[in-house]
Amino acid sequence: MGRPTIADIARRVGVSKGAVSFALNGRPGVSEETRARILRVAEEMNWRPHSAARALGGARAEAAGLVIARPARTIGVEPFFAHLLSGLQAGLSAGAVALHLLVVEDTAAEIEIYRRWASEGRVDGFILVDLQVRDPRVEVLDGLGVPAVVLGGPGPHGSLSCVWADDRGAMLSIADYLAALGHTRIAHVAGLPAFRHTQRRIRALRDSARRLGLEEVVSVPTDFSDAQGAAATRTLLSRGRRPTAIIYDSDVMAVAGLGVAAEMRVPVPEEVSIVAFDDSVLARIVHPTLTALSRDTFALGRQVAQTLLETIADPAAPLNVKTPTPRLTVRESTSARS
Amino acid sequence: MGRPTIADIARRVGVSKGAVSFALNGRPGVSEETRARILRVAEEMNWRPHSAARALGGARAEAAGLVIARPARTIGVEPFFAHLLSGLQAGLSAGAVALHLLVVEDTAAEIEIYRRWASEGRVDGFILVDLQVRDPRVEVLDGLGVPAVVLGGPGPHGSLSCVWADDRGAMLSIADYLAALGHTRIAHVAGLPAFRHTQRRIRALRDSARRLGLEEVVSVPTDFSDAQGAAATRTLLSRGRRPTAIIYDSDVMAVAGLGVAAEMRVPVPEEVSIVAFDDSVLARIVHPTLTALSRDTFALGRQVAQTLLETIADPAAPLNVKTPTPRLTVRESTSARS
DNA sequence: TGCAGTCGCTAAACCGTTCTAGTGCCTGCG
DNA sequence: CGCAGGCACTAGAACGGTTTAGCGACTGCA
Repeated sequence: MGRPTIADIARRVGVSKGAVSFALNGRPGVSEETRARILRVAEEMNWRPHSAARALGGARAEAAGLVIARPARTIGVEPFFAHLLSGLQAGLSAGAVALHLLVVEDTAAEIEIYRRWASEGRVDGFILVDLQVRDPRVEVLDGLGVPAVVLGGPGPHGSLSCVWADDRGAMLSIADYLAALGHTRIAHVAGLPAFRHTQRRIRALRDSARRLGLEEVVSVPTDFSDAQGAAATRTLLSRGRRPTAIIYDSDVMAVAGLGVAAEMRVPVPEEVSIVAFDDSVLARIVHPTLTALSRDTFALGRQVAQTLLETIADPAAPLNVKTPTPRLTVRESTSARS
Repeated sequence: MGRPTIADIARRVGVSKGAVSFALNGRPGVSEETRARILRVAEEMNWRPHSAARALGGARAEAAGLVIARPARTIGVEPFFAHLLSGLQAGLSAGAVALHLLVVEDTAAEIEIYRRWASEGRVDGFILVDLQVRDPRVEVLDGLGVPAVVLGGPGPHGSLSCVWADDRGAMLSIADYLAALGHTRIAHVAGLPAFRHTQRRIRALRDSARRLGLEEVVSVPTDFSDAQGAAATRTLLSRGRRPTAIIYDSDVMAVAGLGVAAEMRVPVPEEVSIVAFDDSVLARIVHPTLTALSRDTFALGRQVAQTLLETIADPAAPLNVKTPTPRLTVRESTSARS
């Protein structure tokens, strides 16, 4: 005989399937004595619920869906993403919810997967990352009526919950700090311009320039890769009046930039200060160590997971959670302008 | 009305549920004309299969299970793991199979999840990583009779498939290279001694010492963290007769070691050569760039995924796949002994 | 005593699909 | 003509749970 079913238990205890179901799910309808007997037999037969059978009846899938439209290869490169994943795991584990993960080619495929998983009852909710300017996915998920959490800027995003960090405030604090050190020519090696947070950071820096009376600020878009980060740095440092400080939108790019500075014999931080918009082991293990914006990406992931669990529990009330504004961790790569 | 079911389609077309099922699954039993009619209506009603209902009938879950027993926080730190995950995704995507991922506290919890997911029909197979010396998980999965692929050393592992890299050969090649450069005192900052691959590497280095007549080799176990990598390096470089070359079991530790060398004013590679047992962006973006063993972890993950898909397709024939022995990519952190 | 309400349980429907055992019709062959 | 066999399809039973309607026995209250 294969795995035991509730029918087997029912037969053995001498009650009906219904009674067994009630007993195992801790709901009223059976006496405490019978319940105990059923539980003992279930334990004895090593019974476990069959998730598919449960799902058929409309129960939870006990899984959250995460679909990412990026080349699979880049995921490993980006510490941000790996940390986020860790945090998500930590948060979901608390509710014994698994993560159903799939990497696809493009947004169209991503949307198709949303439709499929939602209609198949494979997941209880979705996590949406890499929010773009005018993102079609928000509308689709909204229409699907499935719980979802958007990781991105301040809402509203239809009826979806969202978790966001104050990118703008963070960028302003970096600008303040650099200005206080006497820097007036600040460059910004930004990420993908299609992403909303990239736009917010660029705008915040531009606003700071006006507010602080900086001589020059410039944002260079990249694709977040170390290669483009290095290339952008090379261009910036080759200028006649080179910037005295560079802000990188990721730690990988910052480290790549550090490498370029060394290669071009531009001492850090004496000639150019470097700030990373993201902190990880990377920033701590290079020399000089990097001044970085310590977003706790792990905590962010955990928060997203938690928000999703809450949204699943009460889909009628979407949440809007702002995470603590990240703080600048000053290390060796920044100094007063000489 | 909720989502359309095959019963709805059947009613609309005027045939039985069985006929619809045959038509949608491309199997004989309906005329081409009827099949076309059914497909058209299904398309029109935007029908999608309900995975739970399918699974109930014993069909595939179209998902692979990966359970990891590590603190969730460490996963983001280890580029190896992130790359592996990318590769797995790439391989599984080819079969439109999702990855069901869960991070747990310890091996006991991990085994519990194997039992649960297997009996719930939640996944079609498992991927087993971090193989340990006398690993209890192999026996459990074997007993469960569920398809699984072990990522680890050469088998046999019961009736499970396995994919493995030639760690021994790789370590031998590193030793050969360093010996050819004139190094005779070689240190090895190893990983967790409980892992099989750690043991294999330690043994291979010791064997090399005998074979090549090296003066001294020493392996220092760590937990793979940058902190312990740095600490081990500090100890090694503080010795009276310090090693002239250090091999690190991961790139994170190698970079941490590089930092320690800089901090202690031990020039790399002039005074000490550094080799990382793993290659990633990290090795390329630090200064000096790191000589590293280029395991293509992404390809490894893809291979594991592919092997799992094959094992699921034919569970009776476990596979034993050896991946190409990794090659040493020589960069700036190694030189002839001065 | 009569009636309503609760308790503890049973029987059966239901979820959406797959699979099996027919059933009627047509065809080909001896 | 009689019959085997294939085709196209139907009816209905699984699959393993959840859920609902209902039923008899008991209790409480008027």
